[in-house]
Amino acid sequence: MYHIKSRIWIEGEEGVFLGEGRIKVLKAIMVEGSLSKAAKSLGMSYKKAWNLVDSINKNASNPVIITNTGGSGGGGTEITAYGVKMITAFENINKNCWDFLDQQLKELQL
Amino acid sequence: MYHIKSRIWIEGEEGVFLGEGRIKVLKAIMVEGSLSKAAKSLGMSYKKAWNLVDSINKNASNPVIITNTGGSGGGGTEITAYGVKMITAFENINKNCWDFLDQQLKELQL
DNA sequence: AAGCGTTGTTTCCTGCAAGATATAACGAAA
DNA sequence: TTTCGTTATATCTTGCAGGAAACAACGCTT
Repeated sequence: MYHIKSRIWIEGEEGVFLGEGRIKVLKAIMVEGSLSKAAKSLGMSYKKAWNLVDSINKNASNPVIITNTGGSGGGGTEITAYGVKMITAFENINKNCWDFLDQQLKELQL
Repeated sequence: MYHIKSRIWIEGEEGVFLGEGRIKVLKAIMVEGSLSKAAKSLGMSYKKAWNLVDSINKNASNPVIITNTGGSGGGGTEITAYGVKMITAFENINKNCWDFLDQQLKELQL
């Protein structure tokens, strides 16, 4: 009958640190090896992707992303071990939240 | 350090049934007794408030809102007992969700 | 039957988020 | 030192969500 949905996000000092969109970009970076390729693979403008990554860097307690500008291939960006840990943590919490909410709605038996 | 936030909403057959914005409108209607006054009290355009109420009606399993058009005072709208029940149910789930997420984040001890 | 303040609906307008575009800086490799 | 594909950033443009405004319909009260 009814179903329940949610969006969660984690904030740091200056704004949003992680959310679903940022997670998507991070995962695409892990696959593609660069921000520009990641943006392209997601059908997202480079600017938007860059803004997301910028906000991640501004709000992270520890480095999540290492960017290398210039060099043979032009550079690229990679995700730190801390970043990988945060991705999986976020996805776990998100999954748990969904399960929790489904349970909550079921208990109401509307 | 980090803190976690969320938005939840309940969907029906055709779209969103309840969310934070719709709850706000419903509660304002309960106080004000009419949709137009409720919109004004929230600093929201009548059209936006009407759209929210319309989507509630389209997706509710049972009547939530009774509108009376015309009459001495011009009419007005009131919330059914079912509507009141849904409001408190939503707010409970929302509160529980916040607590749950805070707990989840704390368990990570970042 | 006239007046009133609602609900309900349409049309027009505008601000702004987001895309598109352009360009500088970078540094390894050849 | 030239080339290359990045990162980083500024500027311009545009689509559209949302507000503003206008108006019809309604029905109780007087």
